Amino acid sequence: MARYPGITISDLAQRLGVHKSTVSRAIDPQRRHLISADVLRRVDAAVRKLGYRPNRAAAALSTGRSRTVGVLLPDITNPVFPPILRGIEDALDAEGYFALVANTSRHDDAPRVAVERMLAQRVEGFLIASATRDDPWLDALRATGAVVVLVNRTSGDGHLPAVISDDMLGMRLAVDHLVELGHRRIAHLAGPAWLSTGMARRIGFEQALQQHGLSPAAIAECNAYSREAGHAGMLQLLKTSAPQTARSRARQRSIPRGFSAVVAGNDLIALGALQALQQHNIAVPGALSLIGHNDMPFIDQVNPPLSTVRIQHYEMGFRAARLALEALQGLPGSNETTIVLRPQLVVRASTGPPMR
Amino acid sequence: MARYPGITISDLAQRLGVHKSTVSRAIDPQRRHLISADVLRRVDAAVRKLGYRPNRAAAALSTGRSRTVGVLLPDITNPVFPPILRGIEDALDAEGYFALVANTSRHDDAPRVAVERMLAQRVEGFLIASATRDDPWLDALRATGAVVVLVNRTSGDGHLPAVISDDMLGMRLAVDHLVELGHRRIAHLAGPAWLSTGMARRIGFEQALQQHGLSPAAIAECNAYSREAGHAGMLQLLKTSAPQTARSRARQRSIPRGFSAVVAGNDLIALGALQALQQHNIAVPGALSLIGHNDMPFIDQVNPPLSTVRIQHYEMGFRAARLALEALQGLPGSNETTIVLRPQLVVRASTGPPMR
DNA sequence: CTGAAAGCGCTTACAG
DNA sequence: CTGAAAGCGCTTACAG
Repeated sequence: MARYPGITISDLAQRLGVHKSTVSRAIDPQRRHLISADVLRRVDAAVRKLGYRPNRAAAALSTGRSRTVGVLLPDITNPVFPPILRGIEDALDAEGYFALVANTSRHDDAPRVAVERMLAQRVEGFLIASATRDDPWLDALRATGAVVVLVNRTSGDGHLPAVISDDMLGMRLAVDHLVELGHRRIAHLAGPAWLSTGMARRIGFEQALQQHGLSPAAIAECNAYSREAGHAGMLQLLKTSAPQTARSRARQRSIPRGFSAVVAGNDLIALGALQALQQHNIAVPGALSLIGHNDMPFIDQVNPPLSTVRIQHYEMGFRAARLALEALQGLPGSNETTIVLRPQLVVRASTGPPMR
Repeated sequence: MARYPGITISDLAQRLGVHKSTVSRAIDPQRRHLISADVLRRVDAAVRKLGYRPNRAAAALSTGRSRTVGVLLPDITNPVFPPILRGIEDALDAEGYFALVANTSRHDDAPRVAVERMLAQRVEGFLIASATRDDPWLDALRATGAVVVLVNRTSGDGHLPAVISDDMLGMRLAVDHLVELGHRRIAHLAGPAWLSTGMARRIGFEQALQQHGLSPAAIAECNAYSREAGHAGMLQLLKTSAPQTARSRARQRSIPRGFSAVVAGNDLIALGALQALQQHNIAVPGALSLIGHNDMPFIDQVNPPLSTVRIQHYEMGFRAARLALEALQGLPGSNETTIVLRPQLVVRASTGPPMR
């Protein structure tokens, strides 16, 4: 019934007149040394000649190790995730592992369903890029004994191993940059508060301002990391901070009064904000400076090229996968580690000195 | 030794005082109807109570079906692929399948190695988005009896099932648009000739021009679908088509003489071309019109928003996965099908009438 | 260094 | 409708 009927370890054994357990040993790099040079040679030759291909499904059953890891991410179509996934896959690949990936933004239940199916496939661990703060099922998952490592986003309590970017620092870099340019009234387009990044960046934003003796000019929370949400958020920011008289409201079209710069929770939000600003004929950075977060691919070529905070997407994925792999090998401590990566300011053309 | 020790079909059987084969049947939707309502009820209850989770690895061994499919793509970091992969995963997910994905652009041998490993994992089929024209191993793979479906790119001979965009039509749409705007001297930044898309679009470009009684003003072949290659290609185009005298060469900086519009093999190439053009102070579309291909995410927000040809990325992935699934179910004809999807012209701001 | 046996957790003819 | 048995292709103590 096997799809690739192929030849088995028993076929080899029979052909060589040895026992299949001997073949099994000869084939496993770990136990190869137990076998005589002569047998080794003959097995190798036969393997090559017959095109033997080990059946991992069978090995998985007997060892309990599937050499697969489950990866949960909201949506691979969001440009933040491809480089993360690439990092994950490169790390896994080096150890002979495969990723089983699921997009979980389909519906609320998607993560649970995906985990269920992955467990049935007997993945050895989970890499989760879609954590929300206080996800009860995350702890439940951990409780099953599964190895789980969070990427990019942490859960609220933070007692799961994770690899993230230093979001507070990221915001500090953005705010320092704007303050240095002369801005004093700075607004924030925050990411969703139920995501650790949304929360951490918002707090980071406030703290960074505080260090300069400033407080937020305005904050609007976007309900997603998306252009649409960024667009809506920017509109809201413009409305609430608009002066009251019709006359000054007219002026506001080109010169927003409440703030001279805005820090976006991420680049997608910034992109949406940019669209709103263009529709309102508010020049960036002439009338308003805008800075994003993430340095997503090709964001350097939008109009205007976006200043942003670069996070180490690929590294994040790679390190997270390494961490999971280490935990699977029982490396002590790998289950209690959180790795925080340094982001970096990238100044392009969307930030400039405020109008005086 | 099993990682998730979990409970097995035998545990359930013992607990309920029935044979494990009965439990096996009760659990399988396909064979459920063979079982008495009473036993069904008791099995269901026990399953729920004990949190039974079927072991796919075991099922895979006995049925030969792993419920996984291998996906080969050059690099998930190239923005064309996430929507394709998303389509694939959605289709697979609906049938309870997972994708094992490999990025094959690492080195020349990567595809072969990936296929080897996937075969060891006993994937049931392959979805290949990284085909090159005349890939000998593709046929070899097919010869093993594996189900293989090509996505986006075909192999040269074209006797493998595939889901692609109508590349000839895509080029026709682009050329017709430019001609309609008044362009007569149109150049092409071709994709690599060893990729079916590069070849088909180049031919499509030439044929479309021919239908208007025109011939190519210039063609430069890029050695990859990347910004870098597009940048280099554009430079080459500018150089070869530059007039000979120093004086006219100076003019050429703002008004290229050999052509008034260029059709890029894809958006990444167009993006690179745009950078080269900006460096040379050649206004788009003022001095030169530029149109891309693919309508990749966020290309609408570059400077200037790129006119392009939209291909159905997601659909392509989805249909390809469906095709593979159908072939796995032995649906006749699914192995000899090529699905060609219609692209669509998207006019934005990078194309305009030629200078007179 | 090698063999024989048991087992991993399912599925599937074959009987009844 | 249910049971008993064999088997999928490996791995791994246990002997020798």
